Amino acid sequence: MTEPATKRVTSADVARLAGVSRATVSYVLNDTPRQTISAGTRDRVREAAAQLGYAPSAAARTLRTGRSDVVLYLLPDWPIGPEVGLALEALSSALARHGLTLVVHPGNREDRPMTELWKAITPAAVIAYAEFSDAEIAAMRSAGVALVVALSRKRGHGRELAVPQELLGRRQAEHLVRAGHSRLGYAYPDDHRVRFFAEPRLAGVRAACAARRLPTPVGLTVPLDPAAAADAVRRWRATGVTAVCAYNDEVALAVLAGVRLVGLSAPDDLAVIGVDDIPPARLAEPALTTVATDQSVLGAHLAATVVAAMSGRVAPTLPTGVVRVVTRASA
Amino acid sequence: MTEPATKRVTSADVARLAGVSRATVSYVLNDTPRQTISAGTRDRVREAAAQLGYAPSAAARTLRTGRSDVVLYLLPDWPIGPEVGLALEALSSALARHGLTLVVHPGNREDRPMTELWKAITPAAVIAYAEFSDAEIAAMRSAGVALVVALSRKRGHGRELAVPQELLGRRQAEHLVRAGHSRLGYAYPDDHRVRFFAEPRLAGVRAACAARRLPTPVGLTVPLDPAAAADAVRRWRATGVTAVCAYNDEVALAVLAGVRLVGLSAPDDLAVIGVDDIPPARLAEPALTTVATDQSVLGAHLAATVVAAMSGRVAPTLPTGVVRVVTRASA
DNA sequence: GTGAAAGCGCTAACAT
DNA sequence: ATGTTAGCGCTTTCAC
Repeated sequence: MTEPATKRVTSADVARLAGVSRATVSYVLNDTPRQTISAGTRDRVREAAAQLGYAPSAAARTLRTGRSDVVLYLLPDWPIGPEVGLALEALSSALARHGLTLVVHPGNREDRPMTELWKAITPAAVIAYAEFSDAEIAAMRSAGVALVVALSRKRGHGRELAVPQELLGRRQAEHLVRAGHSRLGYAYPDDHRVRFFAEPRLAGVRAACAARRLPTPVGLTVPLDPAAAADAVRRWRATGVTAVCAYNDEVALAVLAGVRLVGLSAPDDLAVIGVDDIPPARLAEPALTTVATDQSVLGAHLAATVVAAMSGRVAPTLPTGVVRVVTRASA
Repeated sequence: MTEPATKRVTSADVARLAGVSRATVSYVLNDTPRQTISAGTRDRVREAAAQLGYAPSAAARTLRTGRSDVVLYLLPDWPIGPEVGLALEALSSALARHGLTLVVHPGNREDRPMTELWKAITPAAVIAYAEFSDAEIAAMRSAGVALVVALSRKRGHGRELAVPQELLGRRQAEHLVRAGHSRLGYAYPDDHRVRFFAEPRLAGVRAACAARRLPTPVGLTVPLDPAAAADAVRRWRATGVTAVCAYNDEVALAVLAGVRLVGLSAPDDLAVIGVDDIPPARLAEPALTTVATDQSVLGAHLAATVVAAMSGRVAPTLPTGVVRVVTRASA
C-alpha cells in the first residue's frame, strides 16, 4: 500500500549477483545463438534472475533492437459481436506461437487520430479494418512500424487477409436457392458504419442470383427492432420474396422477430439465413440457419500472413473450407 | 512495395532542419512547462517535424522517463459478449481524456503465463479480472508496472472497480418479487470459467430472497441448448418455481427456448430475466427483460480510479444508478 | 532563450 | 568462454 515503488531490477543487478557481466546475462536469458556459455554459468545467471524477480525492460530492448514483437490490432468504431472476440483469441494464440504479442486497441468514435498510438506503442505490425491513407502509412513507417495490413477488401489486391465478404453472401444465397427459393431479399444493417462489410456481402448475394438468372435480391434496411422489422417483412412479402439473407445474425434475429410479429412463421412464409453463428442464433424461434466462419483457422492464417510479410517471405493463401453453412430451422 | 524500410526520423533530424538543438525540439513538441521558447522557434520546429513526418520513439521516451502511458487490460479466457466491447470502448475514451492509452490483450487458454507481456509492453497499469498472485504482482512491479487492479470482487476491499456482481442478482430478484413471484429459480451458466461472476450474482439473488423471507432460489445449470434448457424448465416447474433469474442474457435466451420447447410460454408459465441487455434480447420470443449496466459511466469510473491511483490520489466512489432493469415482455 | 551532455537498460560487435 | 564498449532516441538538469 504505502510501499515506495521498488527500484527496478536491471540486468546489471543480475550480473552482479551471478558474478558475470551484463553481456553474459543477456546471452543466457535470450539464448543467443552461436554463443558458448558454460552450463554452470547459465544456471547461476538464471537462478540470480529468478531470485531477483528480474524482468527485462521492454522499452530498452525495443530501443536497442529497433523492433518490438507487438502486433497492434485496431478495432473499428462500430459495435463488435462475440465472433470478433473469438477471432482475436485465435489470432493471439497463433501470433504467440511465432513469438509475437497481440494487443488490441478499441476503436472509439471521438478519439483523435490514432497518432497517439504510435507514440505509446511501437508495434512491429498494425492490422486494421480500414484502408489507411498514404500519409498515415508514412507516419507509421517513420514511427518504426514495419508492416501495415488492412482487412478491408481491396480491388484485386492479391492475397486475402480475411474471409472475402462476398463469399459469405454467396453462400447464403446458394443455400436458399438450393432449398428452392428464387426470389430473395437482403436485410441490410441499420448502422452506416458497417456498410463496408454489408456492401460486398450483398454483392455476393447478387452475384449468386445473377449466375442463376434469378431476379436481383430486394434489399431493405432492417433496424434491430421488431416493429421496424415487421414492416420490412410485409414489404418483402408484397414483392413475392420468399427468403432473405441477413447481413448478420443480429439482423436475422430482427427479421425473425418481424416475421412473428406479423403473424407469419419461418421458414414457411419467409426463410431467413444469417452470418456469424452467434450463441443466440440456435436459441431463436425458429433456430437460425447461418453461415459460420472458422475463426481459429482464420486467426492462424492471418498470423501466418503477418509473420510471412514481416520476414519478407511470400504469404500463404487462404485455406478453403473456412466458412460453412450451419443448417437449423429458419432456412 | 520494394521500398527499403526508410530510416527512422529522429528528433535530431528535426533539430537539424529547424536549426536548433534536440533539447529545443523536445521542449517545443512536449510543451514543457517553465521553458520560454520564442514563438518563431516553436513554429520552425513544429513545421520541420510535420515536414519530416516525425513521430517520437515510444521506446526511447519510455526508457528515459521510466513511465509509459499505456494501460493494459487483460481479457479473461472465457468468451466475451458485446457488452465487453462497449465497456472497453468507454474505458478507452475515458483514459484517452487523461492522456492514457488503453490496449487490450485477448486472454487465451493455452498461452504461457503473461510474462511475455511485460517484456513486450511496459504498461503503467494493468487491469484484469482475476486476482493476481503476490509473485505475479512482484514480477510486474519489477518490470515497471506501477499499478495493478483486479476487477474481481475482493472481500471488503474498499473501493469498487466494477459493478458489484451481487447487485446484478439482487436487482433481478427484486424485479421478479415485485411482479408477484415468490419461488425463484437461478439459471447457472454451463461454463465453469465464469463461476467467479456467477457465484456472486446468485448470492445477490439469494440475499434478496432471504431479506424477504422467501425460499432459497433453486439453481440449475443451463447449457446454451434448447433441449437441455427444456429439462431445466421442467424441473423448475416441478418445484413450483414461477420465475427465474439467468446468469446473463444468453442463458436467459436458452431458458426462453426451453420454455417454448416444452410448450409453455413466458412470462405466464415461467418469467425470465437476464443480465447485459445484448442486442438479441429485445428480439427474443418473448422480448427479454434484463438488467443493463451503463457501460459508459462505468468506463469513466474505472478510468478515474486508475488515474487517481496512479497519481496517489484517493479513488472516487462508484456512482449510483449504473444498473437498471430494462422491462420487456419476459418478466 | 537555447545548447551540451548525461544517462535510462539493453544488445551485439569486438576484444580477450 | 566471458568481458568491454558503443550506442538505440529521448528527456532533463545545468551552463551559457
